[in-house]
Amino acid sequence: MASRPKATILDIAREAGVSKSTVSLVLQGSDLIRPETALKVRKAIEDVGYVYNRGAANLRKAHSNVIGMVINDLTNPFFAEMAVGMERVFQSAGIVPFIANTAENPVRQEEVLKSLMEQGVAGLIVSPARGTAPGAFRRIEMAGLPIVFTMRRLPESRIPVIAPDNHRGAWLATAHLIGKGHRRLAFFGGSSDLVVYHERLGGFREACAALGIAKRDTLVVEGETSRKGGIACLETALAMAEPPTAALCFNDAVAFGVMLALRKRGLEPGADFAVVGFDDVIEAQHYMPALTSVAVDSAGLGERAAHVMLKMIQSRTTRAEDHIGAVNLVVRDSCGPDRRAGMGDAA
Amino acid sequence: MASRPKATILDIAREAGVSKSTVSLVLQGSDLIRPETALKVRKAIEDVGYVYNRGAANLRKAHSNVIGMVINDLTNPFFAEMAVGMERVFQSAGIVPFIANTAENPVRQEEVLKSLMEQGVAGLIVSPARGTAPGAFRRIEMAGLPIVFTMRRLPESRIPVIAPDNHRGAWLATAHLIGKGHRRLAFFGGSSDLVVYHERLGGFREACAALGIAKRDTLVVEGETSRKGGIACLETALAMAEPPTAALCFNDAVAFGVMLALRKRGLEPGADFAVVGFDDVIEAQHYMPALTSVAVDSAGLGERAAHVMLKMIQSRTTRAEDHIGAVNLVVRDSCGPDRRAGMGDAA
DNA sequence: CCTACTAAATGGAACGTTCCAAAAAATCAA
DNA sequence: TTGATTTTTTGGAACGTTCCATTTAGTAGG
Repeated sequence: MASRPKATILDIAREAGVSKSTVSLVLQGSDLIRPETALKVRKAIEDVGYVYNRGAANLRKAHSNVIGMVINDLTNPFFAEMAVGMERVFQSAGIVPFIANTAENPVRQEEVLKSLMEQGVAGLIVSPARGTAPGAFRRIEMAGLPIVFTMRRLPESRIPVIAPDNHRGAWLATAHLIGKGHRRLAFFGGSSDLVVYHERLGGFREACAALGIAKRDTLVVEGETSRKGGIACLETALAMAEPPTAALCFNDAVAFGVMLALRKRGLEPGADFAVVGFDDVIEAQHYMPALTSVAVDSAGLGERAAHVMLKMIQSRTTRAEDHIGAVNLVVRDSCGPDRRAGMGDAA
Repeated sequence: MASRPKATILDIAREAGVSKSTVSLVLQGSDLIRPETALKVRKAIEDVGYVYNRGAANLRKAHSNVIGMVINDLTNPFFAEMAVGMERVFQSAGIVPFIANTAENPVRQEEVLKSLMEQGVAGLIVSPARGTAPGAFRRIEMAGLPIVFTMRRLPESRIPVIAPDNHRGAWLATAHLIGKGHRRLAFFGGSSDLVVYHERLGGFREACAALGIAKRDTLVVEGETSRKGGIACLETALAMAEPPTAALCFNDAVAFGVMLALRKRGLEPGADFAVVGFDDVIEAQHYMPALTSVAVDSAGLGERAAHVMLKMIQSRTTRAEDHIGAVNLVVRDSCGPDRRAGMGDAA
């Protein structure tokens, strides 16, 4: 019973006593068909258990209604939130997004992209894996397939990017730390092969420079963008001669790691060492102490990306503008008691 | 430049000076083709920027190499971990899994399934949305498409299920709580329209009965399976005349919520109220206090599900056995000081 | 040089749709 | 009733692959 020869449009045509063309029209919801006929056809479809073969259809009309979403790390809640945002807008456009994970692996990414293209997707939303080769998307561009990057950009590509204002976010966070009276600051986590890294680090550096922190009083420690990475960063920092008293972390995962490591050393995050995160994932507000973090509105970015994609598909273009999403600093407890009054925060 | 008419197998045939059949053979890696010819063809493919049209191919050979993975809540880290496990095994089989999210919405699930089927997937791995109608998968079964459920099962379906041993997990956790000396126990979160709920609750009940806790000393509070749900559950419980002193939570998210709510009331999780979670997501070990939880090996379940699917596809059957994954209780700090010695835990 | 092979390459039908041009049916005016 | 019009329906040629049945080229034995 496993494999009855699956029904085609012709089978239901026979069943309903009409021509295949009529069935096709019904399937497309055309109003050229007399309602009663349409009804008859729909009944036949139901009876036979017909499933539409989109592959065959695409052969003729050449554009599907699926768009691919390629994500570098599905286990990062940040991306899940973003994905949910996208889905919201695609759903109302009758489009089903298929998500594929690259696990931060460029080779895997290659495979995934190939498969998605072969499947005939209408467009691609990609958060590129770390270490993606500069030319990795040339084929896709050549094919004229709409594509937008989210979160990350590639060094020298003209593919539109939807991302938060990393520079400003880092600036804000750094200014907050300095406003709290800290004079030796660190930047923890991330690695320099990511453009985002340079953006965030740049914001940090500029804020330091602008607010009178000498470069020799800043410390930059690269590391994995995970809890583990955060732990390692803190260890490194505290081993210095004159350790920093506060850190801006590349993302929240790193910040969580830092707080963990502080606790393990008997230090209290907030009181003994200030830490601020980036992304403001949901856990941030539930941590002990609650994490001060730069909120980037992940779901909003997802929606934005989806809209841009929709527009590109409609106008059959492959060009689009970058979108830099607003950020804002959510102050919680991880930078010590709230002495906000009288601080340089207002600006 | 957006839309050059995309190259087909014929274009590269012309380019390489061979027939389309030859190109097709090369594409399939057949060894009927002389190596030099194959090389020539491959070069042409590269030059022209050809992308394989799997839809057209499937029209002839009728089975793709994509399998669909339908998940009810992408934002639950648990599922992300499971997805990663699956991907590992599919990858080595040359299969690309496409993930789609239903956001716990049966209507959305319907759409997603339809789309996946139309796309001609080779199989489906599904964690059904809450409230899925009993007949929702009949079409798919009728079509003879291999399908397996993960984590959740539907009331009266014969579709194979890969899930952890919920009953035993709950039993273990409950016994642990009782061993710690608690005599008034609660079960928090989840809702009775899920089969899993009954399995876990059943384990809880049986353990209570077996270890001498009267039914009137147990409290069951249904609720959302999220932090928010956990908070609500605790509020309800503490409003009782004789509130419980410990709770088994439907999952870790609920447990996190409970701990949060305890703190908010000035109660210390572990010391003043014991809580144990279910699933053992990564955060569990990083929480303050670290959460005692029932580990279900999510990645392992994912791998298992993928293997079963692979086997079904190979043997072109639609039948398979259920797989109940082993669980084990990971004891941390959320049930008070470690008094393990002399406890009823060994059994 | 011919025959009998084997190895390599090829034409053409088929897969399940869409869509155009055209046929058939229904409606309306006279 | 007869055309003229409009509304419905329909056959058939694509679309880009695969695969079977052939053809063609290549090799060896005599």
